[in-house]
Amino acid sequence: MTRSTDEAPTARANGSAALLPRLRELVLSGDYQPDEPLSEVRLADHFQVSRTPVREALKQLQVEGLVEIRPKVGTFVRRITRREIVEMFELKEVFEGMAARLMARRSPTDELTLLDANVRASERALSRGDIDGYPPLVHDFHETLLCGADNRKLEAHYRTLMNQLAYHRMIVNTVAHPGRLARSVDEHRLVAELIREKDGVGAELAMRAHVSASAHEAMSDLLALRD
Amino acid sequence: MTRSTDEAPTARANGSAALLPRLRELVLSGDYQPDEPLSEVRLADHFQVSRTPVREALKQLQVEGLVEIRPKVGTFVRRITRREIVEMFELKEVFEGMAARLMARRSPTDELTLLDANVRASERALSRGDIDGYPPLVHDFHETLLCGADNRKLEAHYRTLMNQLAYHRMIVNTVAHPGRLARSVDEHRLVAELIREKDGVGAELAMRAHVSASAHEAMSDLLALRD
DNA sequence: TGCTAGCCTCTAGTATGCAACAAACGGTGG
DNA sequence: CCACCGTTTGTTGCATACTAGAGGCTAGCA
Repeated sequence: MTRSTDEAPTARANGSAALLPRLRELVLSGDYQPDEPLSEVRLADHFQVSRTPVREALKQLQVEGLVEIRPKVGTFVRRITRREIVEMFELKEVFEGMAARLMARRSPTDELTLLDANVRASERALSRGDIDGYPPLVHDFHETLLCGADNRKLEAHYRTLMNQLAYHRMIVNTVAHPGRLARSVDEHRLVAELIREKDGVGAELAMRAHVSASAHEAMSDLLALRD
Repeated sequence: MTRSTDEAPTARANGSAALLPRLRELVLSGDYQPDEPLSEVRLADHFQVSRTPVREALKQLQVEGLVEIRPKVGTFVRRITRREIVEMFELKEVFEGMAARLMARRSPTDELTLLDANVRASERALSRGDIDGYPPLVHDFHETLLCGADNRKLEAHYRTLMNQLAYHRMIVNTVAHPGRLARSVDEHRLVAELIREKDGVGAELAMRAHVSASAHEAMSDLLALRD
């Protein structure tokens, strides 16, 4: 547990604007167990700021669903239930399906090019058996879609969701499942094709199927790990 | 402009837990013009609390997208662009479509009964020509769907969205459009039927069509009113 | 020995003070 | 008359002091 060393109180550059992401990372890192208390004074001390900015950040994290503030008692790392994870994956499916549909409708040349390149890079990674190289490509794929959808509100909701899901920590496991990587690339390719064909409905459905499959893989990992 | 009277500093019951909704209502009420500054001290004075809780509430409203905080300058009522409204309606469509699909899958008896009753009440309101009685029924319809979907995360995202859209202020106008009320009731009835038939895909599509139609009506109002 | 009551220490919630910063205003010089 | 610069006023950002509630712990009693 490196809690006290790596999150060094690096001279507050701009005051405390960077405090929220640092605190979020701290919670997400898993250094803190669920239900572990996060004392405002302790955090303030640790980050070398006063309670005020810490409070603000914690309040924000509560909105994001990462911590729970029990009035007059304390702030605690939230225990994410399996039910919540299922619910979040259902939302993820809808969000990304929507992004695919919107991008198919717009058919923005830049993002289409990126998507194409991404799929080809994924194919190369697959043929090389490059497990470690794939997760970033997955991330870029979804990011390109979101960008191509060109809907800021969707983007905001999506990012909020993903912050809470800590999805990037799950995906590293799922790509190691036998055959999953190949299937994932196939699904990406299909989505990209349907978007290029401006088949919004098809792209949405394909994307949903992809997210659903990916979610199933991730959930199967959780079955083993949690509780 | 009743700004100073109706938002009376009603004895802070529990401190300032009720402050956020009151502040939100104040911003949404339209008493403040876009880009109008919201001074922390003034608001604190007005609500008979100190700056601290006001600050927290404003920060939350920024997350919700209702105000903009320019660092070291001030907090201002955000001007919602037409683009944002379009984006939010697109999101509303998928949220409510998702709710319909999930409810169809679960088929919860209580909510099905409520939905049925709601549709019948709407039909009565329609036959009576009761324009004023319909908006609450619309609200209940969507609320029942959301409840029947039984997905807390969806609910949270939906409520965030609707807070920002201030949808209930739009709908009162659209039901006055000739023929819209009848069509709206028809659409509700269709959605309810498809849900009862456990046709998730159908319910989702029907719901999307309904939201889309409703959005078009609302946007056509905005064309006349804004800018 | 077990239970209860009261205190004591912890927490968050709130108020306030102070400093830094931004912007508007007025005066002065060209 | 206009442009520029200093001052002044208003604002937020942060720190700190104070309040009050919650929960644990200990001591005293049955």
